[in-house]
Amino acid sequence: MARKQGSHAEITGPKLREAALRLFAQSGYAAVTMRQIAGEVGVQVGALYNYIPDKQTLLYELMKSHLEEVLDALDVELRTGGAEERLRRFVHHHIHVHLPRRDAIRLAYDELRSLEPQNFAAIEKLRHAYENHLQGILEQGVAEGLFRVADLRVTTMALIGLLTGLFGWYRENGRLTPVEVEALYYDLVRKAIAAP
Amino acid sequence: MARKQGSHAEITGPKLREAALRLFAQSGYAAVTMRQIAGEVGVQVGALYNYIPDKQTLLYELMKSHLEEVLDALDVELRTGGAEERLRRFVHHHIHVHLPRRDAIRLAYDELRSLEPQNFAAIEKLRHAYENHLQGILEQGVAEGLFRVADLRVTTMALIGLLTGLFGWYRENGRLTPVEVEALYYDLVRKAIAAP
DNA sequence: GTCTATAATTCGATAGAC
DNA sequence: GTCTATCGAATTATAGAC
Repeated sequence: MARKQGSHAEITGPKLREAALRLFAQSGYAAVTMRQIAGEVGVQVGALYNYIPDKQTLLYELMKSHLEEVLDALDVELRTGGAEERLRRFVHHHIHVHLPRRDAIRLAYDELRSLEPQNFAAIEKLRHAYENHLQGILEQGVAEGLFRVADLRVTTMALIGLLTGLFGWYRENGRLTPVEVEALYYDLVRKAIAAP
Repeated sequence: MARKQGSHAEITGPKLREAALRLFAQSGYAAVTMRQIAGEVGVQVGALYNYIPDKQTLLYELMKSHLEEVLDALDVELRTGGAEERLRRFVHHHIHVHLPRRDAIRLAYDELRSLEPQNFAAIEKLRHAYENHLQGILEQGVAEGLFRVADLRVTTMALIGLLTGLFGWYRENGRLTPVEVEALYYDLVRKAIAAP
């Protein structure tokens, strides 16, 4: 079964998305050229347009598929349990899902400004759904008398910031394993909202 | 005292820096063109180069002057006091200095990747000095028996992330005043590191 | 100090051969 | 499906008139 020379449809698509994700996260959407991406994939720039309509849609699809994937997993993970257990699973999920996907989460937070209005609105909705998972856990914990939260919205956003800041400094081959970092971060979160 | 038509040296310089700071923070360094900046200033693009050697140096000088300004103020503010009081002043300073300068802090965190290697190294050094202020306060608090910190470095970075995340969501004319937000954030920080 | 004009490059995206 | 070639537009930065 002969194949036309230079035809690699099955691998070029995924390689394109991987290269774009990595380069966008590294240098920023606006600073990355389609020629750079093509170079990483190993094709000429024209070939990329067999897989994407344009650069903006490429960015949008990368952010959308990542957020949907993470949200789906989170939905399953948080389906049952008390506030304490669900909080622990949220922190675990957040750290362990994102650590091997640092590029994706950097995109989700840094490149919102690179999205055209319509795409921006769709992505913001997904991000909001993610935050609402944590907010729901805090509400549950307050109702159970386990947590003390002075302001639900502020605490939610503050804890999201705490947990997400990790991906700005953590190094894979550093002093601490992901499991150790998770334990340290969970401890900080748990104490910050502990009921007296 | 006649002035040449179109000559406004005293105001074009500051207006250039203000416009660049705002646009860089809003859209990202790579996405902003010199013509956009010139348009905001109210001159043609060629006139900008009477004040800056190039775009990269403009970015570097904006980040450098902001960080130096903030660090100088912090040095003074943290010169004396116990760990609890110094922590309170750090949180106060961080929030109240940066809230009216959201553009500057977004630049300092988001546009490191847009700096050329030499400029990057210089800015990283300043950022590190800022983190070390907080780390010193935590060390002091542990020595005083006030704080319990499982891992000094991780806790420092986690709290920096918590405090800096604020600038990603806080809206000036929102539900809460800066003073109220500061109190809520300080409470979270204080509880997260409270000694038992 | 600011303007107009332009040099030299590079960008995203497309057309047509294979 | 990939390639080469290219279009039209936009980019940073500079030169020289005023």
